[in-house]
Amino acid sequence: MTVRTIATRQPSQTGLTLTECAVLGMLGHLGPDEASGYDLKKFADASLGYLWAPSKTQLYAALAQLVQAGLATRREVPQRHRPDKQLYRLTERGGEIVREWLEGREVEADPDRSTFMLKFFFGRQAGRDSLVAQLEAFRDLYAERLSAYEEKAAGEAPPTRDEFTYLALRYGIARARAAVDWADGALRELER
Amino acid sequence: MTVRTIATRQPSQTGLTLTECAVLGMLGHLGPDEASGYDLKKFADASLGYLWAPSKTQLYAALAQLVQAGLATRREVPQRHRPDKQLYRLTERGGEIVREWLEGREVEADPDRSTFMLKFFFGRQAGRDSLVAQLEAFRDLYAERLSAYEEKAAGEAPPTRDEFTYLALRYGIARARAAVDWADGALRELER
DNA sequence: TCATTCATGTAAGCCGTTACATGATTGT
DNA sequence: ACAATCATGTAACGGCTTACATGAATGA
Repeated sequence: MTVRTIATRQPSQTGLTLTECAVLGMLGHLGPDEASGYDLKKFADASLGYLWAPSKTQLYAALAQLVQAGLATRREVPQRHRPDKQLYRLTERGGEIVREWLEGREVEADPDRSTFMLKFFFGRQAGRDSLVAQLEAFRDLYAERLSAYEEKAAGEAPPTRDEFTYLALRYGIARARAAVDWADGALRELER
Repeated sequence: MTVRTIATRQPSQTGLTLTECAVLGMLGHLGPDEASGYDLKKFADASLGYLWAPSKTQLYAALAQLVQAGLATRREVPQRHRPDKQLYRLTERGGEIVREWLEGREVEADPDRSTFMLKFFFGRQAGRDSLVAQLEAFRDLYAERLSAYEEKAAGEAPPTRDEFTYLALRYGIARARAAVDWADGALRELER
């Protein structure tokens, strides 16, 4: 089972979905460079994946939407030994909208939804050993994630790179560490 | 904008959606007591809301589904001064399935998705002041949440209550505290 | 020879939300 | 007088996912 986070309603007053905003954000992040949907997917997976992981279907749909809204331009590039591709770039209006989104003041806390924790909540109804085993697996998963994030962070320390990007990664690290620490404590309590 | 966490695919091999499993879990949690959809919604909001918050539409649909699958029974209770209601109770098979779900070994880490963090990631493209202001709002939101959770935990400390329920709440507390601490650190770094 | 990369999409379906519908009773 | 509680649902719609479709080039 997979759990993911999705967004409903428009971020800010832009009338765009979160996916569209995120794609806009990526195009802005790349500056004046053009990118294909394929490129953007790779960028997202490599750098944003822990925060937001669009399916390609969604990405391509968002790009089409942005072009239609006049926030990005599409340029077809025929290729000989590769499939033709579409390259996208922000329009001026697109850049404005990104800033509008980023500066929108409404901050909402993300929900603390968790599939494992939902099961855990009902733990009383099941065998204690089974829950302890799952808790150990949970701990290990977050420990793995933690070290993956830390490795990533080692190569991104400012002022080398973008400080916001770096801080966002630090947030991921903070959450993963909190999960590991909590699990360690919970295991001690359950094994008493 | 709202962000929530949803589940795709079936938890374990039960063929049930996460919502259905959760409803099954609630019915089991209540033991031999019967409950109406209305009751379950109230229970969920009061005790599970931070982990999983179904809409009533969803709840009623899940209940119908469970009855059809033979995992719960429905009993109509006519009322004089209130609308009639349906009371639900787990069947034996239902109880088995809950345990099967709860003991299912596949633990997956929840994604670190976050709407605010997604914006924050792209912060370089916007005015620094705006991001700092949002970061402060983020901090305050989680500080509020943290104290709400702590208050809740004060009334739930074991051995008074269910230890799993209590530990799940402690996880919420750990996450909220991690968010506050991270935000404090990030604010210091950005204001340098 | 087989998997991966490049490159873009369509179709179907699940899960979830809000808005709408109804209507007596109880508390402020 | 007004809001909230009790109580259950239907309808419409949004956003996301996976499976399917195509097909050459490159490297192990």
